[in-house]
Amino acid sequence: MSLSETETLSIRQMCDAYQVTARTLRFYEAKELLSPIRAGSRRLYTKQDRARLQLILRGKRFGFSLEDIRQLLDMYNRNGSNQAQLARSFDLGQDRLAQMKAQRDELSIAITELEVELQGAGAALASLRAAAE
Amino acid sequence: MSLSETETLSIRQMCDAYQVTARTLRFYEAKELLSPIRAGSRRLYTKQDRARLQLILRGKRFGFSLEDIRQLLDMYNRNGSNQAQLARSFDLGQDRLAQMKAQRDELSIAITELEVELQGAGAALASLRAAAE
DNA sequence: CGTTACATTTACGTTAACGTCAAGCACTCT
DNA sequence: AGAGTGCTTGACGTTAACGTAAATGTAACG
Repeated sequence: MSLSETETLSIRQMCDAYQVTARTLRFYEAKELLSPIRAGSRRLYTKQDRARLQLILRGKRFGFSLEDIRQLLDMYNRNGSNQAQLARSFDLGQDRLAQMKAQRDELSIAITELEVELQGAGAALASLRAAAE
Repeated sequence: MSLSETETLSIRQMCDAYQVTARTLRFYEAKELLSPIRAGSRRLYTKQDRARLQLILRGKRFGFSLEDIRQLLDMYNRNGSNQAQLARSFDLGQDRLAQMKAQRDELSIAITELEVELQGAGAALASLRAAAE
């Protein structure tokens, strides 16, 4: 049961489809990350809105702030964005990528250190327990 | 000009040495992450305090919350000579380690995805620039 | 002794990304 | 008509990790 090209979703359907709350969707709209159409007063999310939301959620997984994401969306949306804007977004991505790599490397080091630490603690525990017999 | 074993630092010296504000150091103390000795009312940071601060800052770089760090510090400080305490710290460390590995893996995935994305954007930029001649 | 330069505690302010009511339309079913 | 459900817009609450300001203390300098 996949979503058709033309089908539009209610806010609740969006919540179910993307595991976000209605508050979140309205919040993103207030922040101008989304702009669903209206049927009377109700929001209707088109295919484009769904694509944007997916990009937003992916951006969040990358650790971008919503403000960063708003700017990055211009990168995906290369319609109507001038070259300077696009270049800036590209740089933003490069910076973030470098940060992520650095963080990953530090994390790897920390993992190793913690493993060593735990090895020691584990051995200490084992000998304590052995002595307790 | 390195710091000797016995030398103790004022709060201002700590700020300069570790690039943190005095507010931060007092905040960490309030959160029981640090406990400098006093000379009258003034704080004096010993070598141990400096070691703890380094661990705190490293933890932060890894993206841990101060509360997480407080618990991790107890593990590095395996002074809790009683077995139950030690075992609890050990388990805590194991959990943390698992979290860190999961985080590292997610980060690796995100890095790859972002790299792909940037490759596309970079190519788009290049062709825009080529067309601009 | 006064001033300058830091130090202290206390307490309210800030930002991000939502959560959590509250009050009120608009339908639909009965 | 009444009840129920879902949606709407406010608007205040929350958490983390400090920032910032006010009022006060204290040590050294000249």
